[in-house]
Amino acid sequence: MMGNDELVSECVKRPRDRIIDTAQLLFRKHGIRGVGVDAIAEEAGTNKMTLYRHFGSKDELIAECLRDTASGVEPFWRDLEAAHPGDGMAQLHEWVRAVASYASMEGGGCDLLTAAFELPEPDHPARLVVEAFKHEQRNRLAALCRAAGIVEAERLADALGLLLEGARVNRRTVGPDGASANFVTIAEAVIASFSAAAGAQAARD
Amino acid sequence: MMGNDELVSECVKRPRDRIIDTAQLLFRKHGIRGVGVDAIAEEAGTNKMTLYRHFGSKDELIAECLRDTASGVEPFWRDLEAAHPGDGMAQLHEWVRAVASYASMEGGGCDLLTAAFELPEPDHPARLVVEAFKHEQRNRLAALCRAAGIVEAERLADALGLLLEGARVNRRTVGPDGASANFVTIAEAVIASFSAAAGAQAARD
DNA sequence: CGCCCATGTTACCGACCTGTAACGTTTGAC
DNA sequence: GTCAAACGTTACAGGTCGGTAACATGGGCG
Repeated sequence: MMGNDELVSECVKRPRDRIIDTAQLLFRKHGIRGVGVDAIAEEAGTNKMTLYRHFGSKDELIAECLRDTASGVEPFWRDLEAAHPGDGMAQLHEWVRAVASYASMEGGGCDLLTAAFELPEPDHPARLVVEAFKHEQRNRLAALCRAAGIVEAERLADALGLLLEGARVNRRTVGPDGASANFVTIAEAVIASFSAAAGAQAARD
Repeated sequence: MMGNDELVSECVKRPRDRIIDTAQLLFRKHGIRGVGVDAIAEEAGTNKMTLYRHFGSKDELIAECLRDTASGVEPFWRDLEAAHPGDGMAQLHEWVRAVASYASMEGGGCDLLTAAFELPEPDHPARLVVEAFKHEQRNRLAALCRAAGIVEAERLADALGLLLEGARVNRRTVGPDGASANFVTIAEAVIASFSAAAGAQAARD
């Protein structure tokens, strides 16, 4: 009696993957606490028991969804390196362009932030995923700034990181026509200012 | 049989105010969806019926809490004007210092962001409050930048706004030792860069 | 006093939630 | 074909949720 095809395009995958995909979708639409495991299982074309056999609990399913989302940025960093090999500054500008287009997408990169806001318990398994991911991204961006020859690389990385997270949350709160629409312009200006600071310092030496 | 004093310091107020204060507290601690109206009423030293008689529904209570939180920033802007009357640039630097110290407090200014993340329904009454508030803050900050003589005032205002919201969400996700710790330094650098741009343009003329 | 309005109390409804038990059914590997 | 693992189905437990009804109680004010 196979053939339950509520999500036809997904039905080729195995139940475990369908559940994760569906859960990410429904979490985005209704909030993590706003959707039950039963609804997830049904929408994924399976049932609650299979869900629990795979993930054990809803909290673990949430954490697994975030791990999946987080792992999705790996090709992003690879493309960055491949697009401008050896040219750190070009990669930095490409980073701005890429994250802006990614953040403009449906739910682009907001899953981890949403989880952090929706799950206040400090020892929730999902929180560990978020913290580790955010740390890693911060370090990667700092390395990119260093490779671009920025003197205060860590500071610029933090500035860009705050701008990006601010753009995400701004878009989430007031929609796509708010301050987040100027993210690229602002980020470029900040990069230029940090580069000019290096130039000025070099000129003084 | 008056005198239920679970929150002694609050019990002088009327039930309506106690409910709002308690709700804000519990919403911050457990999330909006993580606490029930019954728990709020009990913690406020009253009961569910009076809560519903005052607010009609949980959603309206949420909106009312956000309105209360939003109205709390009024003295903040007054103090800004009073601290450095007529000196827009000094007020801008004071803004950076003040919002940083405010955002470092317990739950400082995160209530509206949390609500926006926890309540995805686009027509939720709380969302209207958040959007209106964010718009107003954006305009006020832009006016402040204009008064400070910044040429691209709107752009700087958006930059500072994104940095602030980014700092809030960063603190919420990775704690107080993340990139948000550098908010003041970064904001000052961005302000300096926008001021220098004005100076350079003036020099070119 | 008598009245009224805000509040307190209790009980309840229907819906939904996470999680489990027991038992069929399919599938794929050997 | 066999057998075991993965999967589907149904039913249920125990709890919490938002929201309402009916009634008791109080204090303030004319």
